[in-house]
Amino acid sequence: MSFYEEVYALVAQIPSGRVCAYSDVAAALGSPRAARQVGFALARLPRARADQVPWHRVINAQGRISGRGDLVRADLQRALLKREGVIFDAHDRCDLSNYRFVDFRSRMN
DNA sequence: AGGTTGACCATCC
DNA sequence: GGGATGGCCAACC
Repeated sequence: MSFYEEVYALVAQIPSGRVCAYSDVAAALGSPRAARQVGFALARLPRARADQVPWHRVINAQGRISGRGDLVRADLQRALLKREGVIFDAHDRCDLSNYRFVDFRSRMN
């Protein structure tokens, strides 16, 4: 299983209304410093799989939606999270201490 | 095989 | 607190 596929498998575990940081996913994979690769993996997620992999629930360590790349994507991401009940403050930040999901099933066989 | 490319992060002014 | 910097590592030429 490639690194990208492992990223997708972990992100698929994040429940609605919760978020996690790129670095959290990387840590759960056993590569705590591969946060950038997690971001890149999600950027290359095939559209056909977007309904199985909740890519929008992964944000940065500051609790913000990444503004890199496509701004259209960022708007969609914000809308999807709002629909799930994730609240962003006046600085476009959400409270990670409330929403952060870390309880990944440690690994699939 | 080496250089480039990032939806990142911690650290330092 | 915000910008700059350097490190990071898998994928893709």
